[in-house]
Amino acid sequence: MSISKQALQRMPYYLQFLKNQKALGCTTISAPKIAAKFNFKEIQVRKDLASASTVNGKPKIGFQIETLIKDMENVLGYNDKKEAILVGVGSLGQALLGYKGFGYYGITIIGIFDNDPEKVGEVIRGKTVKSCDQISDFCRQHNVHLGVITVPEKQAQVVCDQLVAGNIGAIWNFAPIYLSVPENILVQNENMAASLALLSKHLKEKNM
Amino acid sequence: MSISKQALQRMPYYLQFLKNQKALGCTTISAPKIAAKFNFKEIQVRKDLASASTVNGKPKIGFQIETLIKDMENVLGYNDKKEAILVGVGSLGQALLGYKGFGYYGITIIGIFDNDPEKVGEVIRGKTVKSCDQISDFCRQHNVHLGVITVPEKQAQVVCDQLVAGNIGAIWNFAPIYLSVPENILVQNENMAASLALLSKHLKEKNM
DNA sequence: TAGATTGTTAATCGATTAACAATC
DNA sequence: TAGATTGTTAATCGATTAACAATC
Repeated sequence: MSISKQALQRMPYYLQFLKNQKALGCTTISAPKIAAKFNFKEIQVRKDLASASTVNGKPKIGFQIETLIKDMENVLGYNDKKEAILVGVGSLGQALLGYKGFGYYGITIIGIFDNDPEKVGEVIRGKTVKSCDQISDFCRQHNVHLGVITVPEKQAQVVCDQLVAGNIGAIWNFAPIYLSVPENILVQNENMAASLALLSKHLKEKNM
Repeated sequence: MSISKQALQRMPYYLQFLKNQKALGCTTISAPKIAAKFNFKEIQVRKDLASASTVNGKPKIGFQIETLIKDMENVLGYNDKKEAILVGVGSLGQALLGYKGFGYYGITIIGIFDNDPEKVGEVIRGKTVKSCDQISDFCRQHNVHLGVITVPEKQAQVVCDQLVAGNIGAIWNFAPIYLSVPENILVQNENMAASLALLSKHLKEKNM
């Protein structure tokens, strides 16, 4: 069954809860229980679970937590090993490098790059910073398909082009700018301005 | 006119482009031009502009860039001064503190907090780190309505509760966890797991 | 059996897109 | 005038929600 974009984005929350429940010793879980936890509608969770689970739920019982966890991890791609590179080892880039989450999501950062000549050669968390010139060669050689961009706004498009030249498949963009890419490449923007827009609007509506 | 959530999230991109165009000396802009830049549908941009602009566009010409910029900044709330606190001065928190964007978005960080006794008292970018015990008092005293959470997963809910106790209006959450809050408080999740889920799916579909 | 929870089918809702007349 | 771009009205699309029979 195909899973909607929105449903997919709710999965990590479900997964986290399932793991908690499993740790507490539970073996089964029902849609209404999950819905209560997150203040979602029961029917929404029911649909989401149905779309992720490989087996049918059992009326009155729900789903086996263990199987459901595996199914969700699969849907989310955590079991596919993905190699990535990170470009821009400023404060945000370094914060991300320290983020243990990557491994859990199946992502390994196998190369780090920066434009700043002073940073090239530096060793950060066991990895040597390479010059951005080498991005596309590196990507092709190591068959990297995911690129993380944490450079400043002005450099982002250039870096993006280098990744594209390296035959990258998807880009996770933290630079506050719109990136132009060929059609078949996905750019996922970690768009702080957009998030702030929603927060702002909320505060304004509450007259805060 | 009311603006949809999705449209609101596209505004920062438009705004950025408008400023660029203005810097290049342009005085007017049309929906088709913006659409071309971002590879959006013309009609979508047209609707978005109509929903943000205080004046009607002129057929064959479009909109005055200057007025449109002001209208969008208003819609996005960049002109409302908002004071915020940031909790968790680990690597991510510090990266955010160095983010010059805040000012532009109308946000001033007026207090920083951390649970780690070793960090309390430390001065980071001119601000002294306070203990988390003081969060709710501080928020009430200074009438803070926006809280940024950059603590590890395990501490996030406790911090969140302290913010709620301090009468916060909205929370920008970078911790990879779902936060339970009263109904009238907005939690905007900077949800890396969700973003990664979309990236993963894309790579999987391309067999990468 | 009775009741909780499931899956399915249909209705609603919001956002996007299409079609087109109005106008500078 | 001719053509580009606008605003408006209607159609489509995808996601959410409602209703309900099936079942453990």
